[in-house]
Amino acid sequence: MDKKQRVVKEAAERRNEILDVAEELFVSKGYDKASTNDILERVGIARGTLYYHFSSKEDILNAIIDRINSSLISRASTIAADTSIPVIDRIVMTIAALNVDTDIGHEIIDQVHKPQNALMHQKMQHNLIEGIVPIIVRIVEEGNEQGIFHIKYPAETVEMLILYSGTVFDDDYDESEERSANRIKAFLHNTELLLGAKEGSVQQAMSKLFK
Amino acid sequence: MDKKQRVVKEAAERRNEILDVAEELFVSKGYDKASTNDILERVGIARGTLYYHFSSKEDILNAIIDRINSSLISRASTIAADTSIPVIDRIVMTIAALNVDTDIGHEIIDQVHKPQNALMHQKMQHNLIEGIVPIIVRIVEEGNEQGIFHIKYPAETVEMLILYSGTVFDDDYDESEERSANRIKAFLHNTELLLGAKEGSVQQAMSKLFK
DNA sequence: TCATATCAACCGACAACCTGTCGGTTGAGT
DNA sequence: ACTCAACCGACAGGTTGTCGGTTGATATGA
Repeated sequence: MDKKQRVVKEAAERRNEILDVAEELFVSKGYDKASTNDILERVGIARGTLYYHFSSKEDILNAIIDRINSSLISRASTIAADTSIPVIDRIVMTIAALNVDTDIGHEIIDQVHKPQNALMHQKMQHNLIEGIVPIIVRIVEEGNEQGIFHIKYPAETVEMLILYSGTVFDDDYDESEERSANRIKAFLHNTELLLGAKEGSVQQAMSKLFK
Repeated sequence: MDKKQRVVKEAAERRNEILDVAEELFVSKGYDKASTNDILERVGIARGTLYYHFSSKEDILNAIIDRINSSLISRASTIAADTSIPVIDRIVMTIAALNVDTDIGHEIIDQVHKPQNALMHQKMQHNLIEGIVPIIVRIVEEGNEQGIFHIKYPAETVEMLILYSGTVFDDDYDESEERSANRIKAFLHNTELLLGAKEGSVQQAMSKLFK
């Protein structure tokens, strides 16, 4: 009785509906385990409709990643552009924006780091690094000019930091509270070393922001 | 005429046959695209036989990764244990053993870094880091005692280095020759910073080994 | 030495999924 | 009354994992 009620919507709206549901499912069950049938059922559309809007399951995954990443990058850009914030603080804030819980999507990122969705994780990371590194490099070079950093290979170094920051803020499985805190301390310390910043300067910015 | 010749082998032998073929296929076609039927056909066994030896396709993947990783770790351990080699050289050699072409398996590692086999890549990396970090940490602490390193958070720092070394030696897609060389220079420079080693000392060890 | 029992290794049909295709339908806007 | 974007669902062809049954090397024992 409650079946086959055909509902027509604008393409953009339907696309987003599908992405919302798919994101939920990919994240909770993993990309492989979540079937297109699951998606169809939850959205309440037929097989043909799904493939009218997307060319393949992987196409859906890519669209989801684009969506999340452009949201992250746009947030990061906003922070990075605010030259009223001191350089060190700005870097900390920008990196934090990528990793720490935020209004939307923090659950997503948490979940994505699980072993199941390796493909999603890798694609996000690659895509994200490409977008974020240039933004942070610009801040770092600003710091170089101001004489508070002394860094020889900005792009490579930033890449290294971003890459590791992803690992640091994964409070994945096991891992004691103490161990996790240690990783953060080590990360901040090493960031100072790599940027050639004054000892304690990054730690200070960090604790100023999260007290 | 050349069909259904039933051949019986010892379990261990059959297992390895399957792993050899599966490794070949997973690497060349990617884990998802390579079907169990492909494996059956090439090994020349029936479906039931495959599932007699392995409980699932993913089980096969895990077995392959174990095989590769324990080979890598054993090679690394051998180098790490040779205290006649100076500390810096030993670290460079150990890390090189994980990344640079070696007798067996260099093609595998190259291929594994492709977008297709994300699962395999992630599993290998996680598994490998867990095994290799303690080995290198021990060398680093030796360096600390000898006063040639000054490092506060050995485990975390080594983890960071290993993680990035994987990226550096991926001569993945595009990427100019010059850019790639730059990444290596940056990596060596940053390694010195993080370990608190004398400037140029790591570079020197590197060029000594690969001249 | 020859029958017989056992069991590790093997077989292949089959169930229950999966993704992507395609010809056809619907109805809102012109 | 026409057009076409959005939608439908049956279907082809592929996938993984299961299961009852077979085979033959080796052990047993008469």
